[in-house]
Amino acid sequence: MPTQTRRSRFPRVVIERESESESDRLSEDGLLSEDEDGGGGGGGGGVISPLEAEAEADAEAEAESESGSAENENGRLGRRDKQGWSELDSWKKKEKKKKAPINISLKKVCKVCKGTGHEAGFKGATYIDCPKKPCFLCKMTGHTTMTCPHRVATEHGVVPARKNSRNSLDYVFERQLRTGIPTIKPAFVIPDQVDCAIIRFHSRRITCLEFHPTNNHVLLSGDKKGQLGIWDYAKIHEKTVYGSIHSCILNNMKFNPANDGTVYTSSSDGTISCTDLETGLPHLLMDLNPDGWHGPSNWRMLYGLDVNSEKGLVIVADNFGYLYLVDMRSNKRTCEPILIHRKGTKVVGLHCNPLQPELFLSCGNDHFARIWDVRRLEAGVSLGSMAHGRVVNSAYFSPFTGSKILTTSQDNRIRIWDSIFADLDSPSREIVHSHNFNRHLTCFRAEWDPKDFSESLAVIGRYISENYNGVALHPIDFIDTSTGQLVAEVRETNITTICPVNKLHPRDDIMASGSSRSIFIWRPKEKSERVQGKDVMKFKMSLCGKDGKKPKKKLDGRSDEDSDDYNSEYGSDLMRVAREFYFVMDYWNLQVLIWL
DNA sequence: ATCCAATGAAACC
DNA sequence: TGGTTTCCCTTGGA
Repeated sequence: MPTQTRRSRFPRVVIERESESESDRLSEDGLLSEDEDGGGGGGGGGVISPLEAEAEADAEAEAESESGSAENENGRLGRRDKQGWSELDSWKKKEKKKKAPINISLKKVCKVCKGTGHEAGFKGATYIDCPKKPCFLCKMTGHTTMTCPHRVATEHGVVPARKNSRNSLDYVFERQLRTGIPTIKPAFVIPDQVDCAIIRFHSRRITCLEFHPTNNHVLLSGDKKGQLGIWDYAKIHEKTVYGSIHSCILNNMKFNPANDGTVYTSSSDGTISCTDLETGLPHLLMDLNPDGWHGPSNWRMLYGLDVNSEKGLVIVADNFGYLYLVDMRSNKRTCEPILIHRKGTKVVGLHCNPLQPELFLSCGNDHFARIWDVRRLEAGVSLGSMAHGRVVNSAYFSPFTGSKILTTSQDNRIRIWDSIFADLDSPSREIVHSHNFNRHLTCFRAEWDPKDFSESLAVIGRYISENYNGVALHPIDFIDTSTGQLVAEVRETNITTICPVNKLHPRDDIMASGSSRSIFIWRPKEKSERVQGKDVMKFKMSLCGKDGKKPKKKLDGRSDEDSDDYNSEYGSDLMRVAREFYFVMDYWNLQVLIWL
């Protein structure tokens, strides 16, 4: 069996190619073999336009004369009819074959360090590190990811506290506040199987996800374009995208605790909006750039956002280190902006303490996470300061007691402070985990499981890939933060892209993942409503007809009448996949649903 | 197949 | 402090 590369699967779901013409699609990659091509017909035969062909031919000719083996191309290119094209094609193929050996004779050059004698990159589905660079996982020198001590089979490294950071206050706290918390951890329920998904729901990558606080099946998603998606994943095809709320990246969102029909969003366009989910109409709370664009040094963007329901405050922070408080009722700022991180640096995350909402956490690009009291805000005077090796992507209080802190930093470490009252100088634990920064990905954020009373389970996507039976996949990791152990790595053969955004449902055993422009809903295997059998992973897809036409290829075990039903029901194409696995393509909306 | 661009932090001067 | 360059397992589209 040939090795699977990371891209060998999804591109065959041609639906995604929005601007492509049918002829391009059909001719690509042998998707249709000769015997299936009966209905193609007419002018659809040509793939490249004469103009392109000419340019290509010229380029070829040039290459030819350089390599000194040119032979009367004029005769071949003089004609512009079909036969000419096919001749040209076969001629090109021959040339390709001829040229191939030249490349093989080239010296091995590492694309990472440009050195010779070794090569970095994918060998099949396994990535080979450049030995001259620090380990891609733990950032230490002297070894590569392959031999990193933090990557022992399915476990990640954990660095225990450098010293015992617990003091007497800590124990008092344990006695008084944590009495109701079970000491024995429940068995974690891991949502590990894809239940349904929307492929290419958004037009840009997903930046954040949020479950509706009362409606169990509704998921909100924000993207890099500033759009807000609403999806009822129980009624799979009930979905909306609101496009006119923000003009660029929607960084964070939070439901209005006083009215769960509205949601607050912060964006890099410098505004906070309160959007009605029914109408999609945004209400502008704050605009930091009322005078428009005056260069990047003046343009203010809003990142961190949270809501203090007790005080009726929306707290947001910008890319210059400032915090803003907005009253939810009057929609007015309650005070002047306060500098809470190093001036000129981005504050990416804010989180209010679940028990004492006047306390909140901030984190940002100055490599710090800090605790603040909203009643006593003063620039530079925080209640606690937690240093990190790199930018801090997120900092969250634990969901029930709010006494633990979980942070994700770009130094590839997750840090846990077991008590906010203890010494914050060093974390209780550091867990080495691959969640590297990459400008093209949404930043990874480790998040608590909101249902875990023991406050130990956290979820975070993994950057680095692993070779799973010849396919490079990036699992979503479930980590027991009390031990640093990897509890589960969740993956699906057909999701070959990184899943930086993951949200666990506040009540159900469900996880939502945002990967690139798509959203996936996971459930535990035994609870999954639509899936039975183990071989779903090995499903095979086959292309069907479009625009109401009968499928070109007969569908497995399904009659043509059935497929017509599907076509009329969804007004769309159908892709039949083995067992109960279907792709439904919607050419009108250029969106696809998968359900199991 | 192969190339390109989008675009963010940090190192370097 | 500020402009410039580099980066290191991306993704999707041309």
